[in-house]
Amino acid sequence: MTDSPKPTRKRDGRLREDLIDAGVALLRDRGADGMSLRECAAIAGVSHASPGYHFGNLKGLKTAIAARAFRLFGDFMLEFLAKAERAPKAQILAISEGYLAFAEAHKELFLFMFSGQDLDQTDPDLSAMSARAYQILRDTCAPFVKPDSHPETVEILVWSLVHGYAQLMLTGKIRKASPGVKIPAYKFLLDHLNLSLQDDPSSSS
Amino acid sequence: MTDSPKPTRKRDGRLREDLIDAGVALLRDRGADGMSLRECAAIAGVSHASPGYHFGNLKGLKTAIAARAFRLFGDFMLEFLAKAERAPKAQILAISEGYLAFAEAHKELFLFMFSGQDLDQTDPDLSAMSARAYQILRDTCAPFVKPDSHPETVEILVWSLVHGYAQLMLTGKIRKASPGVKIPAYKFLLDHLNLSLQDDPSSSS
DNA sequence: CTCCATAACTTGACACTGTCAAGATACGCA
DNA sequence: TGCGTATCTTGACAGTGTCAAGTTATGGAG
Repeated sequence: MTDSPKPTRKRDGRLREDLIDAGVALLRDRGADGMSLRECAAIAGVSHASPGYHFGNLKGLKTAIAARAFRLFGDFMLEFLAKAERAPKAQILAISEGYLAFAEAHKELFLFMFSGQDLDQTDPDLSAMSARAYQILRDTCAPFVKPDSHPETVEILVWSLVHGYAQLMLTGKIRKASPGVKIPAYKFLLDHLNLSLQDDPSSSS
Repeated sequence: MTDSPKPTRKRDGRLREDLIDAGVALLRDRGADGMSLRECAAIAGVSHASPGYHFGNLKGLKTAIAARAFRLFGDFMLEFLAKAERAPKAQILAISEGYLAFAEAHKELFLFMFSGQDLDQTDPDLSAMSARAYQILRDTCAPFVKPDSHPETVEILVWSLVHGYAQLMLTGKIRKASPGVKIPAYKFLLDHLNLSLQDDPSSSS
C-alpha cells in the first residue's frame, strides 16, 4: 500500500523531482521572483518546510532547476546534431538550431539559466550539466580551430552569435524599432561569419 | 511659477534619487534578490514605506534603476564614439568598446538590465533610455546596410556578437574549460564578421 | 498675517516569505 | 520484535511588500 490516509513517507525519492516540477511550473507562469519554497511545497502537497529539507534553501532549489535546464538544453543540441549531416558547417548550424529551439520552447528556463541568478556553482549536478553543454559546442567547433590559435576563438564567435541572437529575440529588444519586419533567419547571420575549416585554403582574414 | 506645483518638502525631489542610489548600492553588493524597499529606505534614512510612495512598488524601483542603467549605458557608447575616428568600421568598434567597457565597469547594472527582470516596460523613462541606446546602434550600423536588405540584419549581427561576448565574459561560461587562456580581444572577433559598406564592391555574400 | 489644501512622509497592520529547531512517523534491518 | 535513520510535519521568528490611515510642513489664497 503506497498510499495511506495519513500521508507520510509515501513518496520515497520521488518528491524531490516533484518539487523541481513545481518550481519549473512556478517559474513558467510567475517568473523567477514568483517562485517560493512554500508554494512549491503546496503544489507538491507537502508541508511548507519539506523543500528546505531536500534542497537546503531557496538557492538549492534554484540550482536544481538550473541543472535540469542545462540537461534539457544539452539534449536539444544533441538531438539536432543527430538529425543533421556530418559536414562540420552543417553541425554548427545544427547545434545553433538546437540552441534556438530550446530557447523558444523553454523561454523561462533559458532566461533563468543565463540571468545571473544566485546559484550554487559548486553543485555537482549543475556543473556537470553545464560542462556537458559547453563540451558539445567545443566538439562541434573543433574542425574550425586553426592549429596556431586557441579553440576559444571559434567557440566565442559561434556561441556569442547564437546566444546574443536568442537573448535579443526573447527579450524583444530587436523588433522594437520596426515591429513589422521579420527577423532574418539565423542561418543568414551565420553565413556572415568567416568560418573556415582547419585545412581550408580559402581563409585569408 | 518657480518650477512646478510639485516639489514641496524638506528633501525636495532629492529623495527619489537617493533611493535609486541606495537600490544600485544594494544591487552591487547583494545582487538583485538582496534589494528591498525597506533596506533602501533605511539607507536613505526614511521610513520603511517611503519608497512605496515614490515608486508604487518594488517593480517601480527596479524600473527606475534600469532606466538609469540604460542612460549610463548609452553615455558610454556615445563617449567612445566621440573619441573614435569617423570611419564606419572604427565607429562600429567604438560602440562595441563602449558596450564592453560599460559591462565591465557596471557588471551588476549590465546583468540586471538584460536578465529578464520584471520591469514596467510602459515607463516613459525606461522606454526612452532603452530606445536611445538602440538608436545609437542603428545609426552606427547604417553605413553597412545594403539597399535591398533590412537594417536589422547588420544590427543583429553586431549587437549579438558584442552582447553575447559581454554576457559570456561576465558569467564566466567561456573560461571554464581552460582557465589560463586569455580571452581574445573583441576586435579579433569583429574582424571575422563579413561587414561591408553599402557601396563597397568587395561584398560577395 | 491666518488658514488650509495637499504633497511628502510616518505609523501601523497584514499576509506572505525563508529558515531553523524540534517533534512525529514509517521503513529497512538486525 | 525493536531500533536507527531518513523523511516529513509543526511551530516559531525575523524579514519582506503593500496597503490604509495618520501626521507634518510648505506654498499659496484670503
